[in-house]
Amino acid sequence: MNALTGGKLKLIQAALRLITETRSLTSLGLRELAREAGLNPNTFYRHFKSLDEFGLQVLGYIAEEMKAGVRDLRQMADSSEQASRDTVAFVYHYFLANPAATTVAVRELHGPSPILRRALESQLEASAREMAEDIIERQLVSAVPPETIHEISRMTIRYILFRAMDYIEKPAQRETIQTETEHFINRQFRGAMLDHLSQTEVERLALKKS
Amino acid sequence: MNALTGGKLKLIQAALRLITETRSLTSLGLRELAREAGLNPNTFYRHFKSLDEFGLQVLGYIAEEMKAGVRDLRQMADSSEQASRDTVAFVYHYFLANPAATTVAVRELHGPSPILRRALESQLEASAREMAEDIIERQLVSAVPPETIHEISRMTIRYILFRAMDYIEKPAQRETIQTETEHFINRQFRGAMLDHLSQTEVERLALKKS
DNA sequence: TGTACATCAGTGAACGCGCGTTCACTGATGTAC
DNA sequence: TGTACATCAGTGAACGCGCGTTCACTGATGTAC
Repeated sequence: MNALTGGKLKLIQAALRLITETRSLTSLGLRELAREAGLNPNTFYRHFKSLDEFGLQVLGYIAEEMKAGVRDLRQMADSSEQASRDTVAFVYHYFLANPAATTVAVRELHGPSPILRRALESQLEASAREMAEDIIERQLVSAVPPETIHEISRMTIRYILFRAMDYIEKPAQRETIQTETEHFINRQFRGAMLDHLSQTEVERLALKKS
Repeated sequence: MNALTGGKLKLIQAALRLITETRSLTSLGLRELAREAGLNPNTFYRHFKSLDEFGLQVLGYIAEEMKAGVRDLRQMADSSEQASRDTVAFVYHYFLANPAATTVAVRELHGPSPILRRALESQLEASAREMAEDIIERQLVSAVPPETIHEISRMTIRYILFRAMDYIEKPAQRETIQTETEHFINRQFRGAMLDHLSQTEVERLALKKS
């Protein structure tokens, strides 16, 4: 699947290794990468024209990794009924298994390089679209219009990505993060079901049933 | 209010100037700062022991700026009835007026320096607590338990901070961002009002009223 | 099947440059008596 | 009010170091005929 030859792959993997420990993609140096990869600094130029191009390739590499993850997720989701709970658990486990990729994504999404930012944004957008279409197809929240489902999906993807950082770094909080994420998603969709009601109408409903 | 003397202030302001244009706090160099501030590189050591300490001081400077903003916000909110809409507009305008501070906050919250990360986290936590207590005091959503209000406030603060970056950078999207933020907040609270209901009960409500 | 040539990953030495840091010094402001 | 001393922001020169980049070279693999 990854048609990457020796040295190139070595450099990309070196980057992922270095990033996990308090670094960001943009801050990595050419010599540093070569050192970590066990190669001559020069070899870098055999594979990449510049550090910017390198960054994009790393992102591409991560994107492929993530796509595989999403594919697995789809398979699993089909065989399950209580979609949201299981999906959340699965996604966080996936991020936990790919800490470097997760860190890169979070850091560079608002990082200093506009090129990397754009690239990541469009990838998140794609994931959100996939999520939304999946929800629509399976009619999980039929009372909410498609455009709103897309909007909520976008929010959710971002929310999960950022929480994933804490999930990785703070094992003690993992359960809490999972629960809060479920709350987040449920409340968004439930709230959206009531979009057409006025504030007072909603309050009446809430009180009547409590 | 800011008891900062000449050179020190100059260096901090130089940092804010440099950061806005595709840089992050952690990536700034000592000589670069001195150059931008119009000072000898050496002068840096008269005010800061290290670049790490400098970063913390910049954060402190920003924190003071933000506190003043929150104070203004409180004053305004008291004189207004339709809290959420006006508050959102005000907050984004505030971020727009302080782009450098906003950028620093967003970049370093998930950035490479653990020290800065902790500092920012606890400041966001404080803001969220303030927001939650304000909502509770003014009984804006009395049907939702306090702990849930705190949880939603934390989510909202983070959501707004990240969207603020887009708000600053993409003028064409400002209206959309404001609207989506209002949706976000309303849906969270409305959804939370239905926390105690089952999925089927909620669906029944939504259909009945549509 | 053998020969000639091109391509390509990788090497090692050398370059100029900007970096963080140290040193000894200046000149202004504050403080003690 | 004047004098002596301490404190403090700021300067300029110099250091060693790691950086990105360039050059000429090697040796293995692929390709043409």
